[in-house]
Amino acid sequence: MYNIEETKSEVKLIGVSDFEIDEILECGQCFRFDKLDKSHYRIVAHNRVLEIIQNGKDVTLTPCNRADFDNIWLHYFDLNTDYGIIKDTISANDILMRDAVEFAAGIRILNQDVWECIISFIISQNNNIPRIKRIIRLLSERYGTEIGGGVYSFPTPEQLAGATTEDLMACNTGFRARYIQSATEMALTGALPIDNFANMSTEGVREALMRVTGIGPKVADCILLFACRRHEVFPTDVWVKRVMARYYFDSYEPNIKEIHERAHGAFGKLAGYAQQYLFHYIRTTEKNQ
DNA sequence: ATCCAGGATCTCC
DNA sequence: GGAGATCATGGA
Repeated sequence: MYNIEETKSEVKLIGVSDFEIDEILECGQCFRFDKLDKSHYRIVAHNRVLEIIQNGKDVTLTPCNRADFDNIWLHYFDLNTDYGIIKDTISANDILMRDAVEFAAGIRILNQDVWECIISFIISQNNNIPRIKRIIRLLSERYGTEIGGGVYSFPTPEQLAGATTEDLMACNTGFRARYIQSATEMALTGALPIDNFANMSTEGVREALMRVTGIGPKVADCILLFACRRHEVFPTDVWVKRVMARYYFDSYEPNIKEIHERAHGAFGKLAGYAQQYLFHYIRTTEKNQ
């Protein structure tokens, strides 16, 4: 466990383990961050701007007071979870997972805002990460609230409600504009009961999410994993499909159902963590070929 | 230039 | 109900 040091405007975590800020942010689970320097990022999340600087096992959060750390960032970075045990469990008797976990041993699954995650992963479909980041920043600048230094919070459903299809297209959302409108309308009418997700079963939340036009099984699973703490779900995109087919299915193409059965058989309640190590491993090692 | 991007929907049969 | 085309946009 780490120690905490507080100053007027900073919180320092001394001796953090299983934590590499570059890997946490660049592994494809979130989109509102900017790299300022080596292991030095600016994050926008939960209506706050945070700079985070990592030096070995020491991590500085600024500006940050103890209350914000305890109430927000502790949970955002999932610091109460022991990733050493998770990595040992999922990589036992599994050569591929051992490689994936070793490749990026500092990944953590963030606990992101549900609404922002819904819109972000609607935007993510058939898109690339630099463009996803730009679209989300544009939406925030045009419809969010300034929270300091020219940085804008992610817009609430109420703030997005006034945006027409043309307005959203002007933020480069493309064919996803009407999907964003669908989610916004359902959030405002209560058809998408975000505030009640915590009391609902994983299947119940998935079904509710998939009633939104533009949310299918993969986007729903990303929201469940990255914002609803449902760490057993296994979002399966083209990369995960590829790596699972190659290593766990000998010479034939499995369908999504077979992949999920295999993942839950091998990783159980930890399937979501396994998915993130696998996704980052295959995508980064293969894309640069 | 053509393909591809953390997919989902629509349109056929 | 399942395969195939289509969807905006820009980076590679």
